Amino acid sequence: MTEKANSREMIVETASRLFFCQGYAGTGLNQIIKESHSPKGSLYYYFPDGKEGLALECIHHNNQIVTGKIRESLKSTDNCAEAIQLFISNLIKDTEESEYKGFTPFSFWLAVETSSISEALREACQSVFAEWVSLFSEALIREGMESARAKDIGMLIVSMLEGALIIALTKRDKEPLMKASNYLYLLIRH
Amino acid sequence: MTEKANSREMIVETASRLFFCQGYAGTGLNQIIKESHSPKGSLYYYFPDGKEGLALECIHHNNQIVTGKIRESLKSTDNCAEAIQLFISNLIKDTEESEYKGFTPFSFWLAVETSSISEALREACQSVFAEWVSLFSEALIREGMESARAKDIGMLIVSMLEGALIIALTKRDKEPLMKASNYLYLLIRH
DNA sequence: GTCTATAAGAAGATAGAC
DNA sequence: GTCTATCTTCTTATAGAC
Repeated sequence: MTEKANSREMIVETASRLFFCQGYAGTGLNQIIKESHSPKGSLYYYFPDGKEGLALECIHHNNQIVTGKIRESLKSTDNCAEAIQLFISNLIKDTEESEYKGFTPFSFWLAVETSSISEALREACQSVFAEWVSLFSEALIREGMESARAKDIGMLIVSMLEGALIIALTKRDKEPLMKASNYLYLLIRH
Repeated sequence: MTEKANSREMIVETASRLFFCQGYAGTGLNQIIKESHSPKGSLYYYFPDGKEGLALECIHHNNQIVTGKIRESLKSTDNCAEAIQLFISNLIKDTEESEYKGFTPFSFWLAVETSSISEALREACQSVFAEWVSLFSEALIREGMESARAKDIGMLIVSMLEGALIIALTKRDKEPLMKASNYLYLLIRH
């Protein structure tokens, strides 16, 4: 796993970092092959569909990371409100460690950007949001919340965090995420 | 006003639409001059700093529109909760009319994108968010809400709407904005 | 002030050697 | 499978005619 698929894996990891920091249009293939120390031939060998195919894989790769983090937080305690606070506190840690450069996996403004470029990318991003909402909603249902309300709150959690993250990255300040954490805690407990 | 500054005005309006739909990196100056029917010479005559200077003006221009809409909603009634519902219902109307293409002036994911490109653009975007938060907070304070809580809720309103808009544009569905509207109404009333 | 032609470089993509 | 050289197109920006 560390030796075999080195080239392909390096390309996906480097491309993911760059796409989620600089955006799809703002990231060139030349920069990806340069920073991943891979030749352009390899990129087109592994991703015959070029930039769009690579971006699809990066969106999927990023989603694996985020859903992993959400599941981990939800598993750590029976109390959903506390689990979500834990998730946000890890999100804040990631954001600070990236020095507010945008490579917090949950930061997904790329979804709107790519929606204006490619229908395939738009659909992939749509599924990602839907999965995040589901993970939160289902945890709330397991905790006994009524189904329709749980779905609403799942959507609110993702909306609130996505928006707070955008402002936090722009301000380079965790404050919007802290406030979102407090509000969501009260919303879920009541 | 309709004849004199035709060229400059057309450039700013066209560029704003394209920047906020396709992003900063995703919009070329060639596309702007083509769609605004202005020659490239005029663009560099009015904006000697090129793309960055033009984008700064577009951010400012867009902010004038958004703050105008926020103020208008807040003036229409003494009840803040109702005013915000009205603002969101207009936001939904704008979003639907743009066919979810992203040119809803409040959609501001460009803030994160440009933050990784230019410090000047990042600071401009930061001020825009701060002004939106202030407008809501100050209205809540005028209505009698305690100052610290009003500031928190102002930030929550902008975070929630920004995030809900991102998901709505990706899904091409107003549902996230509707849910945000309902919950913000309850949040502000209580 | 308005407009065109063009420079200089980077973009995505491809062909073909090894 | 890996790598390089190259094609076409598009980018930002400038020079200079009118």
